[in-house]
Amino acid sequence: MKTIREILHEAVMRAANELFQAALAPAHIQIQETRKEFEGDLTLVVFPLVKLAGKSPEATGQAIGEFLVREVPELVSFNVVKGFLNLVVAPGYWLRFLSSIPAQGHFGFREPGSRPRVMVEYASPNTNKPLHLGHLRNIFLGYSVARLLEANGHAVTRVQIINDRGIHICKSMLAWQRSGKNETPQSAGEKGDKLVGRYYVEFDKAFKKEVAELMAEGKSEDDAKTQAPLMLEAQDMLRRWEARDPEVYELWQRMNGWVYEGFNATYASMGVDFDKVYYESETYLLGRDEVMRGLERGTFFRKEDGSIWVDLTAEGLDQKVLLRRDGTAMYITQDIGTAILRFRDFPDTDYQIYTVGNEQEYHFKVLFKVLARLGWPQADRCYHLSYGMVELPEGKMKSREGTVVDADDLIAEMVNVAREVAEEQGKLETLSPQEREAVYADIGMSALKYFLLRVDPVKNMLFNPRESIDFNGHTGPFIQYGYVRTRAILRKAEDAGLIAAPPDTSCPISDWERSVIRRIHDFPSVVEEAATRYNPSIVANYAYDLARDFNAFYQHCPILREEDTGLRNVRLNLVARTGDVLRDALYLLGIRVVERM
RNA sequence: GGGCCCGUAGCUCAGAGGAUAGAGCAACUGCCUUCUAAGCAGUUGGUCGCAGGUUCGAUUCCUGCCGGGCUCGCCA
Repeated sequence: MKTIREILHEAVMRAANELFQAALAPAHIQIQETRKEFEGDLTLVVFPLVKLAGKSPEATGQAIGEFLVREVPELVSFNVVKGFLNLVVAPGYWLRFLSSIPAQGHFGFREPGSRPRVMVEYASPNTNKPLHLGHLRNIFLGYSVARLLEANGHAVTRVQIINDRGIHICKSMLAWQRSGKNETPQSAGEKGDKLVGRYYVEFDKAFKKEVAELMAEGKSEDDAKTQAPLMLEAQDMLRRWEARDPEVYELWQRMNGWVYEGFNATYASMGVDFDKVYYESETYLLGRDEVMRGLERGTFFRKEDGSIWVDLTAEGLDQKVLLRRDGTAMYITQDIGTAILRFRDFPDTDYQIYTVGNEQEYHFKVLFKVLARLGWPQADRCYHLSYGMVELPEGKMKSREGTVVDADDLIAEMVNVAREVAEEQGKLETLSPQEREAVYADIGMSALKYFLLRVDPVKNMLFNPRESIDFNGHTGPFIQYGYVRTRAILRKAEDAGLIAAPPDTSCPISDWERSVIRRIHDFPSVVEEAATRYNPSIVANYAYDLARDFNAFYQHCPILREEDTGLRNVRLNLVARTGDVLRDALYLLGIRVVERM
């Protein structure tokens, strides 16, 4: 079924042709929603057409309005206010549209796999730090974008990259060796990622103490940091790791294993997953080989000290190191290797999307240019999906100052609030304790996900612990509540034997029904826009608008109690389709709906 | 200093060339013996950072300032 906008667009072209003998460019035709203080559904802005028409805005609007109402059966009337032509769409059109939505499947989603494969990377954790609030924004964003791309017809590969090698990992290992007394997550009763993270912090404390002592002996800060015995030991451990020293390597595997168990538990509670996990320990050598190949071909150059560089000054960037003077790999080296490994693993990938914070924008500019210099045609189909930081009322999160908001703690807190609110209301008594817990978890997660996804990704955002766990107003639970209402009504309708037949398209409807149907009508274009702009906040805000329109309708229009069978039938259809769209919109945000709350 | 991004109501955020700039929170009013009140209806609250420019029309585009963030490490 054609959308009303498509129908109008076409008709306005014809109108201009017949009335003014003018051919319109798409930019001439501006159709927007009618503001609620005027009568109408859609409004044509006539100013761009005034010159072509050679008439005043009012006369132009009048002429086009008469033409449209005469020629377009979907329109019933029009009015012109200043340069705005307000058009009233026939209720029958909205009802035909409503009945055209299939009860099965996903309205507004494209055929799966009808578009090329896209790889989406999100969650690039280090194994020495537990996941925190910043990771939550990253992961929810990437996961939602992956679902949006699927809904828009793409095949999607979800990947995670784990930074499991480097000096920082050695620090945790070293601290554990020195004071861990063979402690394990089991013996300590602690999640593995938390345990390893604790030793990382411990190293940092001991290291700072050493630095302070050395400085007290008169050394400069820089000297103290490079000469501190703990640092030298950590560096030695990294060298032994690279040489595959069995003792070091085994400990590394063991401790990383603990971390992965911890991460996986967090991912499970977040309701996210991955198709493939990449480890930097498996890609840094490939990256190093690739840099050496570039050196041989003269793409890169070597400085006197032995380090290898790329000169990007011609592209407005700087000279960048790609390999240290001692030949070891750095961050960008392993990123080069990871990218190439992915090109090889998934040769059918059209686009590769890196979900990484905006503090790494420069890094990715460099990375993509280096890949291009190396001759990889996929380089210009790599995209850095950059997002802003999550700030706290006190400012930036700083692990050293203990202001990091831990992901597990936050999730637990959101679920607790959900439990408290629900128990206070006592609406879930018919459910078993297990079912109730599942509802609390889904509601708590919906609050958290919605909070982080409703903001435009490019913007920094504020996380205020007090206000952010509100479950009223513009929140995930509000939208869940709208969905739950649709489910409750449909359950009761079924119990009462009121099976909805297709709506009678001649049934008169009020503004309450009309605004909900109009909103549903917008859903496909919202999905497409959100997918092409990699922006879940568009869907998040849409879902809120739909839930709000539905609540207003719900409050003002009886459904099961409506005695007119035809109207009740229309309303039941409307309830069912609203529920479907709310469910699908939340799905695109990675949010699971609940049936009761 | 160079580069990128952000400045909209007391707070958190929508709006991306069009009409009198919108929500939520906070504050204040009403509405549950009636399909779930995590809701609905309403009141209060704005120099869209500042100054120019383009345009019939600018919060939206351009330029310059001001304020904030990030970045320009042989850290990751």
